[in-house]
Amino acid sequence: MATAAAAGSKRGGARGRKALVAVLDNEANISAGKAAAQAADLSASSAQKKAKRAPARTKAAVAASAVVDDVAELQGMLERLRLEKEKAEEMVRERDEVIRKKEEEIETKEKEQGRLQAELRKVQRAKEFKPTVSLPLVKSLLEKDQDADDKGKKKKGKGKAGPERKKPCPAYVLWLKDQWTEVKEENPEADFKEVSSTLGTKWKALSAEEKQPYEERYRQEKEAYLQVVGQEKREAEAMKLLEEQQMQWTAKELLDQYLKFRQEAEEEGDSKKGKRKNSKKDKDPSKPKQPMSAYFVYSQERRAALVAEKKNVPEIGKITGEEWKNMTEAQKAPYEKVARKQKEEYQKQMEVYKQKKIEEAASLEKEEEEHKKIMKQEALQLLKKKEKADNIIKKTKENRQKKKQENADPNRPKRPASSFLLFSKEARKQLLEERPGINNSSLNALISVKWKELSGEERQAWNAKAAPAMAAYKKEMEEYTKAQSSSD
DNA sequence: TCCTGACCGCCTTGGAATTC
DNA sequence: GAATTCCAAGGCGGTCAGGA
Repeated sequence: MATAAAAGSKRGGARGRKALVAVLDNEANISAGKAAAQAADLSASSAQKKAKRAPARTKAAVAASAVVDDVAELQGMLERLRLEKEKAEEMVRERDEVIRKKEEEIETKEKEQGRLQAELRKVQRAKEFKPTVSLPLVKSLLEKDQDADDKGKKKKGKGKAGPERKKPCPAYVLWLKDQWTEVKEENPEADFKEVSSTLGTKWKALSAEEKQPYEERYRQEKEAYLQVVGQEKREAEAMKLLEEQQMQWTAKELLDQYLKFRQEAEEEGDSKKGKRKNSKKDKDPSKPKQPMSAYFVYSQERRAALVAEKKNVPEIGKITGEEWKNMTEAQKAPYEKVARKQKEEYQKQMEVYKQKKIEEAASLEKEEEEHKKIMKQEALQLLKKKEKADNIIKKTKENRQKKKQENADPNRPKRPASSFLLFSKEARKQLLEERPGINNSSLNALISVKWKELSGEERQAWNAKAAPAMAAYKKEMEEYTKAQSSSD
């Protein structure tokens, strides 16, 4: 009885409580009934006994005495019953309290479960974050170029700069090429070492005038080469600049997307809504569908009849699977023929599809190439702008420096450290002890954070520390200005 | 609370596609 | 090349979210 009441849910608990009260009331009533019956029995027997004990007394006196005794006994009985009832009521109250506590416990647990489920949904959603931001085009192009260069290096060995970039041949090599065949024709038996040695001696013996055309050719080749390399270097620099710009944009976009995603996930988690969209892989709609197997052809044919027999999908699957297993090769043959035909058709369609894909890829590559050219152009323009801006900044700095040097006066009072600088000095010392090896920019950032975290009173204290020096500086400056104006 | 729409599971075999 | 995974068909019923 008590177990059933405690184990129930809210409704169950209430039902249990009612049942418990009813049972206890019933028990109390039974006890009261029993007591009354016992009282009646007792009163009857005692009257009989008393009648036997007092034969000398008058009948009236005996009766009166018996009634008094009965009343006293009944009162005692009633008192006991009252106490029992109170006890029973107390038990009911205790049970009620236990039930109430259990109900509260269940409610708390349900709330906690709900909260955990919402958390779980949020975490699951966070796993699904798929940014749509693609790698900056410039970067991907640079990486492709890098790959191509690496492949080129692998194929052609170390030191080769690339397929189209050939280092200029020195004058001697140019001359050597001219002379090699000649020497070889003169000495067909001579091996590589011998020919080289002969030509080396000959080269040393050549006059400056004889070497001059080769030197000139080398100079021209070298110039052209340096021009190409310089242009490539410049383009690379420009592309890097553009890449940095694009990377910044991408990072920002990515952050925006992630924040938006997080917000949506939080909202969904809170409102118990989880999207299941896009769970399937993105399929190419133009891709031909896979052909049906022989079994599928059969299954499809059988379906109509089985559906008419009111069979559901899983049942149909089981039945057709079983039937297929028991069929002979001859029985399967027509379905296999259909499947073969479908497969052939599929293969034909796939051929067309694959060809289409190849063409698309080629077209994409062409497009990419054009885009690359545009990018290069844009990058160069960007580089020009940057150089212009850098030049302006450089000149401004130089001018300022020049002016400063011109105006520099050793007698001018030096501005004292501000409250922040005083704080910074101390904080720096402390932070360096706490985090040895920390870089300066991080350190400065930390100092700034610490400064901002200071309370009004703390900041006041630092201001007070800086104040005397600042007052002195102001005074000195006033005097200095006066002196300056009088000298002018 | 009801309605609607989207999505998924059910179940099978065998071949294609992909991964290791 | 072996192992694994995915996909093809059918339609009903269940679940869930969002809106009225």
